[in-house]
Amino acid sequence: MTDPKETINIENVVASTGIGQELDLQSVAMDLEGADYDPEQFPGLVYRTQDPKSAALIFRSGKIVCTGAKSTDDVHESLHIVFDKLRDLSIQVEEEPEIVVQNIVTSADLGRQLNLNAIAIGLGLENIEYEPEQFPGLVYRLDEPEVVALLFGSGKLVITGGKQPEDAEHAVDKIVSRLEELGLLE
Amino acid sequence: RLRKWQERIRTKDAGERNLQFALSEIDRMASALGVPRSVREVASVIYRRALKEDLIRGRSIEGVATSALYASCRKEGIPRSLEEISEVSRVERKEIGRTYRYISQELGLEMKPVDPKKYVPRFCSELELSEEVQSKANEIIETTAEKGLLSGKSPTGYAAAAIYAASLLCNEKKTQREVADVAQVTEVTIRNRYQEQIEAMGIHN
DNA sequence: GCTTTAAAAAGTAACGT
DNA sequence: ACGTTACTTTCAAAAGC
Repeated sequence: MTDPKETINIENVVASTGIGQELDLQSVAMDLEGADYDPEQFPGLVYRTQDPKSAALIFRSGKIVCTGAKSTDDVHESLHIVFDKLRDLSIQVEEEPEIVVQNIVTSADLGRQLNLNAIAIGLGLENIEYEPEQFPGLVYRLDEPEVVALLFGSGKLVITGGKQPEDAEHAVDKIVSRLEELGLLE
Repeated sequence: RLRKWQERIRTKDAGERNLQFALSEIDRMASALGVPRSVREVASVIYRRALKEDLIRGRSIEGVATSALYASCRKEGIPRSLEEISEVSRVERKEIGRTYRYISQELGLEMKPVDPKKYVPRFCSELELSEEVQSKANEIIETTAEKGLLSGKSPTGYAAAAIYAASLLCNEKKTQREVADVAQVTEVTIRNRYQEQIEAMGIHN
């Protein structure tokens, strides 16, 4: 049988950083092609990179949030593209701004169908949220690592809230062993 | 001092008025839904607990009152869907759902997922279907749920499909539209659940 | 609490044809 | 009865209401 850990796939990485300089978003919006800026709707300017594909939110303070990257390397690459674009606009950008990964969204497959009703009882109703009338996934919050897992009847799951790729692996390990000791896997 | 005293009375009165309003709203909605008095009483207890635990801060009184009623119906074994609840509340479905999940977690209500069979008697009686159809629908739900088909599916859609299937098997056919209307789901959902259920039951028809 | 961004999971819903 | 699009849930950061 396939180790569920091998099925883990990073779907989205969110990171924040800052260029250490305040920005006039109105002028950045004018000079930066493809920039979406509507301060009435949201204070951040939206800039999308094509390769790697991502969306950056640029703020007046110079702080930047990048989402949509498929790996931590991609999120760095995307942000460097944004840094260079800003430099092209003669904006001073620190040489190597600190980039902090804030959230990693992962998907995985346990390889077996899950009886979510039994799992809800087994894990303890006070530890989970399962409202199939509102959402098909069972929400399971782990303490270590501190992540949130969404379990589905198909055996597939989503893990979010982690800051390191290893968090997802540890989470999958814990979930698998929890379900195994409850006799709810296979 | 007099000002403080007056303010205390004012807040006490306001709190009293809010509680009275919440309880009258629970009563009004419960009447509209036609649920027994026990359900209103449990809902009132849940609301008072939410009030005591200060869970209403940042939320509307109506939202918490409606969610308390939704939780109460489920606890008493006569669930109403969020769709049905929202029809008698001025709070929208999405808000009722999220408020319910919040108070349920905070108060440790430990709500079990709704058993689709709980919807069978009411839906069948609205459709004027016989006891035989009800039994058959319950059997279909029981059997297919054991085979794992229920995971992640909405209880109303699941019950609706089983009722539709049972009505066919018992020669008391109701159309997907008729069943969909009483269960407040789409025909598409009934079709999808129905196909899975009859396949799992090994029914050819 | 809200606003915006991205992404997966699976179910449900609302369109158009 | 299809197909497409879109909404539900989870997460985090940003600035400001």
